[in-house]
Amino acid sequence: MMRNIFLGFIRIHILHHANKGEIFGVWMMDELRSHGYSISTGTLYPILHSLEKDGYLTKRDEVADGKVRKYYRITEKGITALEEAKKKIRELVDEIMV
Amino acid sequence: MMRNIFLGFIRIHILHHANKGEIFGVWMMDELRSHGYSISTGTLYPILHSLEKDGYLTKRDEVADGKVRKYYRITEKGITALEEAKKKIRELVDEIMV
DNA sequence: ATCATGGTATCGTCCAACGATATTGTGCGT
DNA sequence: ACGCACAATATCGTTGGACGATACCATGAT
Repeated sequence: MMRNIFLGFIRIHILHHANKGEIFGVWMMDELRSHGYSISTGTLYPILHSLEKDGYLTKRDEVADGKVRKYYRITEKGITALEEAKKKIRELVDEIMV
Repeated sequence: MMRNIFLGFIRIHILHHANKGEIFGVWMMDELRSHGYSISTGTLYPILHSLEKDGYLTKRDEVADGKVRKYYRITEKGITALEEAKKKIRELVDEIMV
């Protein structure tokens, strides 16, 4: 249930961080965990894949420290979606945070 | 995708309104629609059922205006969940709304 | 050339979302 | 008293996402 609610938050976090800079899977997992969102790779990677497939993120391979990493950054479409999400959050806050 | 993000918001809305007073299906649908969330009965009712089944809401039948309505209100468990969600929203806002 | 490591990918299962359609209970008109 | 129309709730079949667990891959070190 809580998970159900937080999955949206997780996607927003991802878009937000991919907007501020490049991200990759494991880093994002740690970041999310530090915010109290426990998520497994079996959940995160499919989310990244679908975000890329749908055009919200772009991927770039890089060998860093002897490991192949897939770096993601946001696209224009992703930015639009993020803005829309923020707008909805503002509305939500205005309504329920009284 | 957007839908995926907003489903959590919808659950929060439901808990919030069920906290302020009694709600029922169709009214909740209109309320959500007025906030820009389009949702069908095939989505809403199962959500209400599962929220009740899991103890976040309680149900009460009432005949109003010749129609049988199922009124829902929040439970203690639901209030706790709502508070937790609000806390997470605050954290999210603090992080991404800069 | 083997191994450990950091990182990514996917498999099987289970549950949720969805639009569409069916079902229910009630009051009203006749 | 009967059937009909209506508001509201419920459910069906399909499709898609979440999850933990497990497998996979590329590289550098020894």
